[in-house]
Amino acid sequence: MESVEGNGGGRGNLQLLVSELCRVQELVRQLELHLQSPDTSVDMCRALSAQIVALTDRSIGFVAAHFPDAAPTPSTTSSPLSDVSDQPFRTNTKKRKATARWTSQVRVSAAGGAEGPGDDGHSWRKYGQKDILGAKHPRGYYRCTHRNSQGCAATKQVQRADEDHALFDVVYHGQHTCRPTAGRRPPPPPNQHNPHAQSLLHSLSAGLTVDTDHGGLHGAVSPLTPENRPVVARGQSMASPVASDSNGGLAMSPYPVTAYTEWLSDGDLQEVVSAFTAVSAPAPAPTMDAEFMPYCLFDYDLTFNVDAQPSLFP
DNA sequence: ACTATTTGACCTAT
DNA sequence: ATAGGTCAAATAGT
Repeated sequence: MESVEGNGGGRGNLQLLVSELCRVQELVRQLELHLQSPDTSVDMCRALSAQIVALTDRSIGFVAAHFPDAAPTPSTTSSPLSDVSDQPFRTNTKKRKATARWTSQVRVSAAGGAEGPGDDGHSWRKYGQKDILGAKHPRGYYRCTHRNSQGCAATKQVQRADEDHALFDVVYHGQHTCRPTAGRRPPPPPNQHNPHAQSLLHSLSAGLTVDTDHGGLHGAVSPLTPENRPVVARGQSMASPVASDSNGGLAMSPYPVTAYTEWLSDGDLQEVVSAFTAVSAPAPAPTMDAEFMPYCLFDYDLTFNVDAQPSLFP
């Protein structure tokens, strides 16, 4: 696999970096506009802020990877949204592991100090728990309830955050290939009441595009192979009322999360982008090569549920 | 009876 | 050798 290390193709990557920073700048401007709008929700601003953080994190990680000497000190890069304990997700300066994988992590809060992060639109069955070195709380391992009946390979890991008992880090692996059962509805799309928010999200998604020459990224999401195809993103989520389920009767749903994803192989890239392009408008922005783009993608399967909300981005 | 959870053992990658 | 991830028998809940 191609390594992200070194500064090969530096000029082209720098152009990409500049365009990315311009995008960040644009997002900041949009945030300012929305802050002045009376009908902009806090959630919207928070989501936008998280996106900005994710984009800047990606840029920082990119710089760190290509220009190690210029890597900023941690104190200059921390932010309320990115400054969490699980630093491995912050930048991608470490050597890639031999096993190509990407993961998707969201941070969710438990409503009312609940025992778990609550309903995310899918039914899960716990199959293990482990004490993690250096972590105060054990990590729970869940697989999709329909693993046997429908061969759904999706799994997730849930771990209570060290620094805040109300927060859970949830890492999703793979995507659901199962059909949701009646009565269990995926989380609603965010801010439907706010047209500004929708247009903004639209622009956000349209701004993140991928060079589809890297590995045939067209077509529908292909079924996952039996082996794990983890997904990593990071984000923040808030509780909101939604139908409870068997998971302790918790009542909450994900709120549009942020996300930056990193993937390490074209195969995984294909999986992510397939889901991504399913909701994205045709890409107007400059495309990014697979060496840079991978640091960030919205994980719409987690946040907006692609299958259930096909009309979110017409 | 069936399904979900718990938990120690086992497997695998580092 | 160790940590993380999964299996599967035992147990609990409906």
